[in-house]
Amino acid sequence: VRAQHTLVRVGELPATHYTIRSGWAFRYVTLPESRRQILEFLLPGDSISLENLLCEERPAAHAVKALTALVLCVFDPSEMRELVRRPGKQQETFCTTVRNHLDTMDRRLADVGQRRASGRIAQLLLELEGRLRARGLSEDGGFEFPARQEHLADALGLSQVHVNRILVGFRKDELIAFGRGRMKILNMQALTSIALED
Amino acid sequence: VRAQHTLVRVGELPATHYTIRSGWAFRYVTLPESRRQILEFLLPGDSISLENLLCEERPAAHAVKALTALVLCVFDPSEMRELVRRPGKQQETFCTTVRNHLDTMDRRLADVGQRRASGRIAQLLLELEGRLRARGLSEDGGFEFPARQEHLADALGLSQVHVNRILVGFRKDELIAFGRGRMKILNMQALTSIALED
DNA sequence: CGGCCATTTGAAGCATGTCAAATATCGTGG
DNA sequence: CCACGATATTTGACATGCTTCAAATGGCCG
Repeated sequence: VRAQHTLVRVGELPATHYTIRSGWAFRYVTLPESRRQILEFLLPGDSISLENLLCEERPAAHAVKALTALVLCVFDPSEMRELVRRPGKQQETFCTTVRNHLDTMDRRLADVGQRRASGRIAQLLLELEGRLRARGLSEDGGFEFPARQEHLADALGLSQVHVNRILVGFRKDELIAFGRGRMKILNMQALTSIALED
Repeated sequence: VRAQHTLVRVGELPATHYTIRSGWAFRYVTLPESRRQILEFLLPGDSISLENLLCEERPAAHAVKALTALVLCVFDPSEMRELVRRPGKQQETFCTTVRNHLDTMDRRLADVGQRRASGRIAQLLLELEGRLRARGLSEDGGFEFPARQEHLADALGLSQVHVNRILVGFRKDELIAFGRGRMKILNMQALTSIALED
């Protein structure tokens, strides 16, 4: 599918189950005043709407939109649901994935609730780098980065302008380099310590 | 168990599975600088550490502490896990509960990320009232409220002082009444509109 | 080359945080 | 039942991190 395409809408019943083969997407909700919270970035290897495997016929509480052009793997949701209902390796994997997701969401809430802007941004960059590295998509701290600063802002509960100031600050301090759709972490250690302290 | 007792510690392997019969507890994580994020208030009828049913032998990423004295129901986690592994009514219920939890955590993240203080507080009060009412623990908008302002602050990513100012403001506007371990919502409609707009 | 969109920078305002002290409430022992 | 100390709430003054608005710069594509 093409960039900007909406894959899931709020209130919609799920018809298909996807996995991302290439490209980035994001899961989000919109609030009054057209504010938007990005709940999660979806990277190659991630499932879109895992939660639909948990219960059938339940409308989505969030939306999912393609950030870039995507190549997807398509699955039949009722078949998948079957697989996950019965004991076995697939079920184990599924449960572990859901558990990971729960832990991740907890961490995210703690970040947004407790850390200052620089800590949140550092944390998010490190998380993305880690997830991409695990899939062979980051080399030496550098990776494709199709998200705009606006997306980081919406994910972290900050304004785009402020995200920019912090990113420029990181760049001046030679913690990261970015531009032209790429991001590179230059000083992982320093960035980690910012992510932890703030 | 007594108030303030810690039921689950970070990194600990789960030995038991509990449900709350009476009292309040809360799930939280601590960050450097001794900041604390409360992830969730646990009320009568809630399970403590549902996620342990998902996968075995996985250390907790969060802690759980009793806010008041608690009466608990104790279950054998491996038996429960069995129940949840096989298709059936129990599994359905479990999956629905997990799904609810996922949706709730998404909503929480959106609240903390996007709403201002008054909106977050209104939202939390309404959520708690709704959950308590569903269990017959709220009458006419009034209910036992053992949480201190400090707990609200830690749940919402605000300072205790600021939470107090907003609460006092709500009281002046006759939206709520509180004190002596009780809370009462006087003007549900106005509070809802604050919760939505901000 | 020109237009569009994203990034960058500046200036000013405001929501929220921090520090500190006063007041109210609660639990406990005399 | 009262008095006391400890803990929670309330209030004030001030500091600051972040937002908002606005405009300039830069990159990309037709």
